[in-house]
Amino acid sequence: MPEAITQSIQDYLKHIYELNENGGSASTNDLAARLNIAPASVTGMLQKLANAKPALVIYKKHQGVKLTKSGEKAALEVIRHHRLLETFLVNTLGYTWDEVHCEADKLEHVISEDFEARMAEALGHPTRDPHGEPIPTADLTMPADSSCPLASLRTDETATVRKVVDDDPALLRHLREIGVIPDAKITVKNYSAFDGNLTIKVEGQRSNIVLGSAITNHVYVEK
Amino acid sequence: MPEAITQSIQDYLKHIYELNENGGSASTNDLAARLNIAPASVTGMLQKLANAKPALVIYKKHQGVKLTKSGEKAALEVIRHHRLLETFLVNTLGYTWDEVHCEADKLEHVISEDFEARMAEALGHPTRDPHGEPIPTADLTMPADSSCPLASLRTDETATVRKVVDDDPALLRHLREIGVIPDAKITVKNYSAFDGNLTIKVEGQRSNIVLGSAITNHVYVEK
DNA sequence: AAAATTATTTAGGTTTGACTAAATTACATT
DNA sequence: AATGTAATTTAGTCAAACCTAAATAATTTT
Repeated sequence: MPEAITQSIQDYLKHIYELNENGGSASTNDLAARLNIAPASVTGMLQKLANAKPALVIYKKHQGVKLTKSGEKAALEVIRHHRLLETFLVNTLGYTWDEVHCEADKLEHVISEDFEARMAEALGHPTRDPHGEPIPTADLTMPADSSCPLASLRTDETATVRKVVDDDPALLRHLREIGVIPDAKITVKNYSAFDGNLTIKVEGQRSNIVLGSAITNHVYVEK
Repeated sequence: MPEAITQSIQDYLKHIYELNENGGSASTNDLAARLNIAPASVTGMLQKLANAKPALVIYKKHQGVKLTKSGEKAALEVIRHHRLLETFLVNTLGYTWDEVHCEADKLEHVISEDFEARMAEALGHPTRDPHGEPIPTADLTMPADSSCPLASLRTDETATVRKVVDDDPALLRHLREIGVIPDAKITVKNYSAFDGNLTIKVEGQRSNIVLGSAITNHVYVEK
């Protein structure tokens, strides 16, 4: 029988998925940092996941891990839960986009498939969460997302904000204040080669804004 | 520092509270049965809860347990979560009253105080859950409930259904079908001393209904 | 290529909350 | 009062998922 996918395992799989997205395989250390767990503990868990009845990851010593098909499905399930929950909390209980992350992180492991389906229905089957992240479909496919970091734009380029990839509530509140939220239209007024700062104009906002790369690397746009 | 109140502990406290309600102290065996845990395991946990920094229960060998003030507060917190969640699931996601129990049992341990407050607000601070059970107030007081078992009524008595104390989905669906739900007005048409059956008329329903004591002991009414 | 640094793994240990089997206590009956 | 039964507790295990410290492997620097 397939072994139980515990809450911890769900967390591992979710983070492995995200690390796999940008680049190749997830390293023990990266995972440990993200999960706030000692590297040694991660090694132990990865060995377990690799030896599970339907293997959830492919793991070779010192070379990091990648998800198997089974592992990816399980990861997408958790991510779908998380993103639907964030959307639900904002739409139904008046949360703001900077407040939803922690709550969704706990609920994602606990809700039933029925709950998931009812949320999706009630929300009209949304395709993006409040941060603009794509929501995996009910059959566990991750929608394509062709956005690129705002940091990669140059003077005079115009784009639409797609998503903000950061959970820091303070940053999210700040971005909301200056109007940098999904679907906002922006134009790059200036690029500074020295510090990577971008000066942008957000459609509908009065003044220009200067953003450092710490921010522009976490805001994704589509030209 | 006060010790962490884990999910298991929350479950113990909740069930001790419920066993304390009808009568005195909860026995090891009753608890074991309710929690689906071996009696020996319950003994171990009770010793732990009794020795916790702020003791959560008062426990004497072979004499069952009762909650301390701290334990009761913790129990009411969980019960408030549970009942608000049931109400929320019915009102917001279209669950029926027979479908909410399992989901609420998982969510109750996981939601934040913020989530609790937002639910209460969104629902207009309800005082009873979909089964008619009173919802502990935000300051953790259990509202008085003077209802008595339907089984205690006799011929010609009239009453209003207050609550149904049973989680069996099949029974709940049946009761809903015959109109025995909170606030329904009923009249006892006949009482059979032999089997304890009650024949009742539900206001607004066509025909009389005969209910055995397995049911009438779980339906509470107010005269 | 050797040495130094960093990343990863091994080994052994802890905590939580369950379990079973055996022992004990309490209760009920004769 | 003695015995049998039921309830409870003790004692010893187990699994999951974490930890620290020490060992090893990989990578980078000199």
